[in-house]
Amino acid sequence: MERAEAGAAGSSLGALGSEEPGGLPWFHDQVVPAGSSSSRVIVHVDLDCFYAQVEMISNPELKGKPLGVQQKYLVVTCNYEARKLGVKKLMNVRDAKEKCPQLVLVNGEDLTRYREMSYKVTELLEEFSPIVERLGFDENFVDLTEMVEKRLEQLQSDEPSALTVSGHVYDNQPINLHDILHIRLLIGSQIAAEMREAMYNQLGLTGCAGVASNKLLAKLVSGIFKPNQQTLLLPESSQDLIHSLNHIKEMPGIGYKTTKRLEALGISSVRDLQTFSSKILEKELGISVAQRIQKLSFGEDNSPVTPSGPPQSFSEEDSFKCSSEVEAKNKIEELLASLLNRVCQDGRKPHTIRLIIRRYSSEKHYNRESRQCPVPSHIIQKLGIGNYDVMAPMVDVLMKLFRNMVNVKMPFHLTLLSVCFCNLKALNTAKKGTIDYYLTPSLSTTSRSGKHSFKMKDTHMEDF
DNA sequence: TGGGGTTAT
DNA sequence: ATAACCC
Repeated sequence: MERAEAGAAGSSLGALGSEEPGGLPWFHDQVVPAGSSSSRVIVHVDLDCFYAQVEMISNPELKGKPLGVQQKYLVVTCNYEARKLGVKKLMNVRDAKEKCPQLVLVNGEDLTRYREMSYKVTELLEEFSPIVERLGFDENFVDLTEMVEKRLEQLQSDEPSALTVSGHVYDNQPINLHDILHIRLLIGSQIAAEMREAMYNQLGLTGCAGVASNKLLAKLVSGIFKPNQQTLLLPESSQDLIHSLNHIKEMPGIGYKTTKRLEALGISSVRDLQTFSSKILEKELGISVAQRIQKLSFGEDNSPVTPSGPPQSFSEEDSFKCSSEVEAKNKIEELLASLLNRVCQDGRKPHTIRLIIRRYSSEKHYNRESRQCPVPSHIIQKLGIGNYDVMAPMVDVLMKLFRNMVNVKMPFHLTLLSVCFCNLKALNTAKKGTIDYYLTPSLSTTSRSGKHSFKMKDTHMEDF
């Protein structure tokens, strides 16, 4: 679909700067094809080795030295000095020290400062356009389509320097100033440069950006020139970009499991996936996944940039060995104390609490179990300021969830505990008799009778 | 592999 | 509640 649009839109009109009687630039009468949710301008912003950058801002003496950020026995990320010396992301601390004895390590298990800086970046980007989607702590997508349109309308045709691309163009492809899609992406590259400037001037952070017509392509192209540079993808190069991937596992949206299933079907390259029978793929993976990933293989991605807004959940986890109920309780108290501070600062109230464990087992790649229940309403009320009154009852609730998952009368061995607050709701101003009251599931009686049946799957602590 | 996040089923 | 995806 997007390929068709690209082909249909490339028109050749008069020379740049030729004006119509009204004095408007030539492209002012160019319209995006009818019925179009089409031809967007998307930027993907990707901070350089984010945790390491935050650490170097916290302690400037670290600048210029090879720096790694450590969580448990892993170097989860490192600055470019360290990368030059052979340190890789998620490298074992021993291997990293062996490769690079001068490596300076800082502990990065407490994500507080990273999280705070991450939201500062998102908020800065939201000043450009409110349509910002977070991906992890260090990446954001922004839909620039509207902003680009506004700049095009205000563009005067006698501004010769106004139409200069900022940063790299993928494959060095020439820009056609008579192609409205090229012009729009070019304006997007200028906005991307302004974003990166603002991030550096206001927050001291560097990063990459990719500008393209959808999220997939913007993300792929942002990584082409790597630290602190940006790249624009023209529609004519999209096939080259996706075929530059060496394996389908490099395609965002195709994860570990899907890669294994595709490999079992003999699919390993992007072209394998493009040319594979759609019918068979749908039968193997289900229609939803099959259609989505096969479109991805053509560089097509119609998923919108979905504004992230405030977080949907808060969680704190720690990997450690745990084989007794007392150890578990101590860790749960620790995790909960941090969470209560965070939830207090957020202002909203969590209506659901969840406990997650990982059991020791020689392998089994992903094994986590969880139990959740509603936060008792008397505790919700107290959340916000008198925070330590809520500690004890919350720990009680969590320990009941714990014993529901783990038979404490039998030996057990856990390797992780995590506590999560979710189902966050704005302060409850709903009053009895108002519309709000009946639309608030926790208040309205109908919510307990089946319409919100998912709630019935929660473990109700009152039942114990 | 850590310490987080999201959406879909 | 789990499974998949992302960093």
